[in-house]
Amino acid sequence: MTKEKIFQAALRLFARKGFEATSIRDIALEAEVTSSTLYHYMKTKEDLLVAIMQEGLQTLLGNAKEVLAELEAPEQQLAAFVQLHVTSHAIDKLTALVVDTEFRALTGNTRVEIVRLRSEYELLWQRILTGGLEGGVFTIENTKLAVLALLQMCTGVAHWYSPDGPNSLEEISLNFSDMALALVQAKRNGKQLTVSDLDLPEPARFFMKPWLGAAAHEHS
Amino acid sequence: MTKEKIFQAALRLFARKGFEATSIRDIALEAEVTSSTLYHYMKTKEDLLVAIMQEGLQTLLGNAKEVLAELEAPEQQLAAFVQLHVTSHAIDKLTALVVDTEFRALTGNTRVEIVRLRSEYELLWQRILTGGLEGGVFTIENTKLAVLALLQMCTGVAHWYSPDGPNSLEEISLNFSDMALALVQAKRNGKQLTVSDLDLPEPARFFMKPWLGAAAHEHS
DNA sequence: TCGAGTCGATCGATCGATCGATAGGTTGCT
DNA sequence: AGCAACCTATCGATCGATCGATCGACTCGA
Repeated sequence: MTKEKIFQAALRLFARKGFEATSIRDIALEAEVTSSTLYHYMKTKEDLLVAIMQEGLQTLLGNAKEVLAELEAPEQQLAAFVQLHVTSHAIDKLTALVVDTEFRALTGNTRVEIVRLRSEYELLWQRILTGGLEGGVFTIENTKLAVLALLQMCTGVAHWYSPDGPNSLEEISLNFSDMALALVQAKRNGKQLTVSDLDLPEPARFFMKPWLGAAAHEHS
Repeated sequence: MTKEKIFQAALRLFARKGFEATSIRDIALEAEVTSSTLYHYMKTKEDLLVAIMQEGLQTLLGNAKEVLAELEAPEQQLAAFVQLHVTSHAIDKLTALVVDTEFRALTGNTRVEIVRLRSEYELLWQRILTGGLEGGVFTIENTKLAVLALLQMCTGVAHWYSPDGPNSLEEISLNFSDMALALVQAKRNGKQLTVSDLDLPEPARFFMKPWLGAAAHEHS
């Protein structure tokens, strides 16, 4: 379908060159249509960006909420959140990059809407850390700063992950979970917890719904 | 001086709107000169970007090397690196943002040069972690992944830090050092180390050389 | 008098967006 | 069945605006 082709083309180009550096004609060429045809499916170039970002954030948020519904222990929730975030950002690298780097290009109400989605997601992390802190499982001086640190560290995966790299996604995902548990000093009986102590349902990204760019990943 | 005014204007606009979204005329307007005058001081728009990125990375790299020359213990080096990186990225937020987000806009040889600087900096972190691992002070499964995680987590500060925020730069810097030490599970006599155990020379950012945007920070 | 600094005017290229035209498919009326 | 009306998808041509960059001319202190 033409519409999907246009969205995928825009996604690739926005991720590779950035929103501002990508012209309408670039997208049209990549999607194999004329630039006029684009305007049959969208109103403005920014609409394409908004659609990509909303799709990405809403999927992530939805999956995150499912994780919270399935797991109760804060250390389990944290590990699963890290795995979800890391896995999403690796599998759907393109969407993740656009969401994380092209926020600037948004204007008006959509900007507000995207901020709202991101804040809602951050709040879930905040609650996990607060839960672990109150339960005495985590040791954190400042939950707000810890959330920012954890999110940033997991988000970064989208910038360097490659399926051809030295580490498999499985390894990276587990490794990042362990680093996150270490960062918040997750302990049980005075002993540092690792992800293998948590017997998470196999594997945590079981929860992941299909995801805009995931399809592109399979087909490429 | 006009040249400095132009660079500061470009820095502000690149950081706020991004390189591609910033026009020559935008910079000229912000610097209070005509667009023709810009070309008396530079050859292309990209030259401005390159100058900003080189200045930023070289300063950071220079300061990092001084830290390594002054401190020997890996746990001290790590804490000082985190403080240096966090403090730089907070004080000179604009340069840090440009360095971290506008790499895409570079072309040709300059791109290679910037990659080289960044790799050199990453290598210093890598060596610190390897040192701490061999000394039995750190517990890390994968140093490469840990470096990426730590760097990303510290770099993120530039995206949200504000001098008017709830946490002082001092607090943030110390807090991030502690989180980094926790992430690598830095221990002495089986006890988790915090930055206050390390008696670092007061304060670690003493090592910081003046820095392009730092001047702008003072004057604003 | 000469070079550094600045300007207004302007270049060709490209930008995001719109236009009217057209081909093909579907619907609805007779 | 036949035909008119409408709809969707696409196109080439083109709009005014803006892009990065260049040019020659002017100013003014050394």
